[in-house]
Amino acid sequence: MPNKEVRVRFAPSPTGDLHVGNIRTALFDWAYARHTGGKFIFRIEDTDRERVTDEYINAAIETLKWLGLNWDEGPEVGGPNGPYLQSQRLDIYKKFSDQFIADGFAYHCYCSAEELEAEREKQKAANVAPGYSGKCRNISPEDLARYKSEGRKPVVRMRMPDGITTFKDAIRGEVTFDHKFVPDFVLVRADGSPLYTLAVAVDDVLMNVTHILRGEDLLSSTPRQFQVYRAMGKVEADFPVMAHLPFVMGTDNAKLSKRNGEVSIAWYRERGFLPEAICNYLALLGWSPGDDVENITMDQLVELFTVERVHSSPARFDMKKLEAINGDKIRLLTVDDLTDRIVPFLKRDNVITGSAQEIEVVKSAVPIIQERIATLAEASAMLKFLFVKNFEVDAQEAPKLKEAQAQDVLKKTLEVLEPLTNWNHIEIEAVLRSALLDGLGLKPRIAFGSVRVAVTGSHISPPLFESMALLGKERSITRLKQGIL
RNA sequence: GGCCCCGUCGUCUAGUGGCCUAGGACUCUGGCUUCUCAAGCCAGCUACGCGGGUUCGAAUCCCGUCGGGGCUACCA
Repeated sequence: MPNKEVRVRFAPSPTGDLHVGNIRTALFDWAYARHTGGKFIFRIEDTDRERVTDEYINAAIETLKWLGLNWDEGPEVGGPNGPYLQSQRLDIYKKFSDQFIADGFAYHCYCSAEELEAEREKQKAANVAPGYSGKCRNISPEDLARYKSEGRKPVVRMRMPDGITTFKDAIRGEVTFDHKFVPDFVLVRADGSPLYTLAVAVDDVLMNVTHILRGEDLLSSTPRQFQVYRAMGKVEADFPVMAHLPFVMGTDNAKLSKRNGEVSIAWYRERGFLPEAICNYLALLGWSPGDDVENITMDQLVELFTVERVHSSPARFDMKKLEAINGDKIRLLTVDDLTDRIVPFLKRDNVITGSAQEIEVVKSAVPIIQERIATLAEASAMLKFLFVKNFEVDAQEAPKLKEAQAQDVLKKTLEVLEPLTNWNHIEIEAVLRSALLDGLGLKPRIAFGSVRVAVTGSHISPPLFESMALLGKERSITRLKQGIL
């Protein structure tokens, strides 16, 4: 018999921008599906309508696309098990919750929020495991009549039978939960809307999900999901394989949040991080290919990824390492590719308007900045001098240019460059070395430093001679003159 | 509090009883190179949480302990 097709799903609840933790999960889900030749399902868990917005849903879709994590079933592409937005599957959940009640797996619970709160307080005071008492499991006709006359609307609560749940987590090994500590749980709110506890399990069964790779925060909800599977008539052997991924933590060892580092993928995109760099870095958080290999392509990730090599311990997110990998990826790009990726940033930062002519200039400048930027956004500051209309030296640098020695350098430079007919970086360098180093007897960093500031406006720039060649003779000369008092 | 998960350099990791006086990467420090900044090259710092076992031998197995984290919702 052929192996059953692997089907994994990424099922975020978009209550905000997707963050690095979500994406790490999505990446592993995707990589596992692709590695096994299975299907990658993208499902939106928007049952909490108080917190999920359309804006966040669309952002999540865009983010996955941008990262290249293409899905086989889900929003936009559809599929045989749709719809893939839980808010469009309400009738399905209703059908199952009704059935669970009819079959005795679940029951109506009329306890009010206040009563439940009081119960918890009492349990806490008595140092007992908190949880629903099961009071409404067998509700008396009198109580029922009273609740109804009071106008109380019931929730649907799942009955958690005595016993234990044991399963082999693909990452953590055998995990056991005693149902003593797993109280009856709510499936449907009093307003009739389904909860995650119901929807996630129903959909995983209906969508034939075979492997669930998700965050470890969901580990302790596994026995509840299993109970829903049973209520749906599934036997243990057909339950999906569970694999609980370790957390991605902030540098301060707290769960990643705005406070301890930027977490939204959109933030990294705006800053000029490459999707393949983000994926490569995130893949290294909780997983590694071994053999001291780190820099891998998406294809290699697919080829090498196995759940067996995923860790069970949490990882800290390190921006420095991400930057290093981003720089490595940038250096690997072709000039054309890097140009295409830089142009949008230059436009955004008003360095260029985007004309074909400007883009040609950018393309010719890309080789000299490729090894000195770690993010695409850094290109703006680096290339600004080539496009700026009203050139001015940085206020910080200006005073140094007025010193006598700098003035001598500028004058000499102007003198030897003006007659130059072959305006290329080799000629420029030869002439300047001869005039400033041999002629004026200056050290290179002193001499070229002044020219650099006068021509590019900053003491940090791409290589000087190449920069001047790119700038052109006319503008270079103008700027030198501008620097001379 | 209860239940559960986790514990190798500052960080990510390699490591599944001898190849480990613990390897790689990032960071940091120093040096080389150099027209600045980078990149590159070389060197250095720094780790098996602690305590018991098991074994000829433990980072690797067992127990305890300490520490960190998650869950404990009509959130997911």
